[in-house]
Amino acid sequence: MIQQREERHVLTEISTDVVFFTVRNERLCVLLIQRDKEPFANYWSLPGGRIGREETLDAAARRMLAAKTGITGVYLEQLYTFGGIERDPRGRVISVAYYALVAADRAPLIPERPDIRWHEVEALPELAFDHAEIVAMARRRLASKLEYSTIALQLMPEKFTLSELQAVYEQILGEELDKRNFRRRLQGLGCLEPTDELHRAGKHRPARLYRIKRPGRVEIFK
Amino acid sequence: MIQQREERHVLTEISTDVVFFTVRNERLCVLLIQRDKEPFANYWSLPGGRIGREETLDAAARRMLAAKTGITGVYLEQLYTFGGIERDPRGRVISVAYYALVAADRAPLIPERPDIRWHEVEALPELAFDHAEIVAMARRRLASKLEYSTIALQLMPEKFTLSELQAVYEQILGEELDKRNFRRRLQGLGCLEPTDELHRAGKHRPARLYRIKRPGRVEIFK
DNA sequence: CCAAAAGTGTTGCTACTACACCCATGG
DNA sequence: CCATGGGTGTAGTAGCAACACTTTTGG
Repeated sequence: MIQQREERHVLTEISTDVVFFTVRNERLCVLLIQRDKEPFANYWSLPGGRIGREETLDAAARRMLAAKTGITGVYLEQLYTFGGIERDPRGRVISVAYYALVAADRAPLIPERPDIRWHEVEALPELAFDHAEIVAMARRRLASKLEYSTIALQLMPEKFTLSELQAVYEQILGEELDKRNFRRRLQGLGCLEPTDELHRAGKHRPARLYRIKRPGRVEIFK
Repeated sequence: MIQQREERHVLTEISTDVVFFTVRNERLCVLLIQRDKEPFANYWSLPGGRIGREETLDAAARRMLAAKTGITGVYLEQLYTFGGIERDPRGRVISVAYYALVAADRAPLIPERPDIRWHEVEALPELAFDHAEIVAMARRRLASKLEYSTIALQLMPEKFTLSELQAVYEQILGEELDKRNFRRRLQGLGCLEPTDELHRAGKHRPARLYRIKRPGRVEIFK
């Protein structure tokens, strides 16, 4: 059985791959896993694998994340299904791709697993299979969702400053934003709640910390 | 082999289902096929079927349409992949759903096939499997794409009046639009070209016919 | 007192909404 | 000449972009 999966297989297989985003020190990052087997040995790849016989697609995607990182309960959304005939040299594999978001404070490096790492999306290594294409599509989707939803809040820790949030937006959009316009817009959405805490971070005025009013909820507008 | 597919199968199968839209006499319609076998015998269903071993997903979806209607070269886009565990009572079937658009003048009824018919989306019969859910999602996607793309032009014949186009928008959005605002917006997109022909349709002023400047091209804006 | 980031308002422009009348034709 | 749908402009508004200075703190 194992033998058969290493060989070129005859049936069409179905798997899932997940683009797992976080923001680490103000950089958008993706979780990658270094392969230790052919094909693409030593290449980095997305977490993924076969979908179980009695498992929904979402559940499979979550299982991939939990298996590699232990992280659960994240925001997860189906991205696209990739069905290129030659995307896996072992045979036909159709992959239902997802993307997921997790707050930086829940996304530690795992020191004992140097083969599982967060990589800055601006400096990705060469990826296995068609995973570069999958990451590119996930980035576009995420960027376009910023415009009409509160999805970016899923990348924030429990408490954060507006400047930190702005940095996340800028990182995803790849452009700088005007501070006053940004703050007006975000505060106007009614999704943020100021706490009475301040964040002191250096020799300058401390920043107010905000909290998400309805954590876990992504609001769509317009 | 055929026997095996009629029985409850063990492996996960992968198929595609296509929501094929057109507009017939000012109503948004979907192509449905009446099943003649269990499960869901006599229910209406979407055109669909298994994906070939050496066939891309898009190609499979196009093949389904061509097989049932002979129509080719239509606008086609992947919608979502449905993987509910119990969506097919025969066993696990994951379906990559697509939607497609065709102009009314290319979408005739096939009189000798009463089991293949265009149905108004506002008056659908009960559908097999989870096909009602798939149609609902396709409608939402189509409606939201109207706002920021020229996708609706894919439903128009070669030449059409602005009033006909407006009727298509209203049908998809499910609301009435202001004539002057609509015309200003559409003409401002630069995708339409007035012809020098007029359409005479009754005892009133004839309407100018327009043509799509770049047929087959769907422009995204904003 | 200096450096550094936090915080705050106004103005112009653009894009959308709402709205009513004349035009060309067929019968 | 009447009924029918085709065709046109304007005024108000709301939301977005551009833009610079004051505040608070740590060193």
